Amino acid sequence: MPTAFERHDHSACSHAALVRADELAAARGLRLTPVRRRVLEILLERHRALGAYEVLERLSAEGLGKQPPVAYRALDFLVENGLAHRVQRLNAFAACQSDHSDGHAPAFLICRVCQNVEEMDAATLRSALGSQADALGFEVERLTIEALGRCAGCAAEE
Amino acid sequence: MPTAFERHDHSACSHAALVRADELAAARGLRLTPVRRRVLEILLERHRALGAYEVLERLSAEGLGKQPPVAYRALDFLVENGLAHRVQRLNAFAACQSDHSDGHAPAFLICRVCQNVEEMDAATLRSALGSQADALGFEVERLTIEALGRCAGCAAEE
DNA sequence: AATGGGAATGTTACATCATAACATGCCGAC
DNA sequence: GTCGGCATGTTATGATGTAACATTCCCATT
Repeated sequence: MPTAFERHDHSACSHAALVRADELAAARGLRLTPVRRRVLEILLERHRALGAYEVLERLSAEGLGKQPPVAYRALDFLVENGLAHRVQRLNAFAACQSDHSDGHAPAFLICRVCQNVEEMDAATLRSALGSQADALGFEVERLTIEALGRCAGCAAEE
Repeated sequence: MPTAFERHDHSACSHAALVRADELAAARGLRLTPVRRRVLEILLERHRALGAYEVLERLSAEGLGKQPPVAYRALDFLVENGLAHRVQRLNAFAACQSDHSDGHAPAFLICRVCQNVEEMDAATLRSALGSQADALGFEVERLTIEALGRCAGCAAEE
């Protein structure tokens, strides 16, 4: 799979993610309603993270809802079900682009130039941090790992 | 040094951090003005992270400023100079409690019960993530690692 | 087909977090 | 003593996020 930073056939990413979403919904009996599905599609259009209000603008333009809770509820649904992630550093949301079947614990690479966000597997990091925390008696429930920097393409251009 | 989660003589933490701050200011010619120093003291009172507006309330009560920019400016100053950290997950700020002399890259352990925040060394994690990112051509500039969970003390009580 | 219950959505109103922009004051270098 | 740079004061607004309650939709049961 190409990274978010490379030129690639993005419709393939997007399509694959939607298929996974439909499968997940079927498997777990989730209701992937029109608003929720549309929000996922919007997030999938690019590898950028979108703010809730950016998503809302899009929804609003399409007559799917005008108030913040509409966007936040759909986004929360997607995040809870692993179909999207919240990027803390940006107060924004990105579609999940990994093809995990189980729960996964990604680290995010955020390019400060092109703003694309890449998901990287962080299983190793997670377990390393977990044991370090263990030693202090701390039980990790949720882990956020976000790197801000510059991707190869943007570095080449500068 | 005790962790943030243990009972300890906190005045020692606080005092040590202030001494380090004064030394740093002297060494780098920084201006640790009354507002800035007071904000640092306020953050140092506990191991909790404080929101900018919580800090502002305190400042305001002491006649040191009533408007948000006062708090944000002081906090930004402290963060830029490594005397405090921003905790993304909480939109809040915590005094730096490590005795680093150089720049350091901490990971944060945030107890969702008592809300204390502990700084853990993340040099190893950072370099592991760095090489994983390198392989993708990504150059990491800033890294955020935050674990939300439960500390030993709070786990024992529940 | 009626109906009742749970989930999703619509809507209002507000809470919380953050910054732009410009005015004023402080202080040391010259 | 005045000029320049930094810190602070102040106004106003922008950006992000949520509580609370009304309404609608859908489907399982009757």
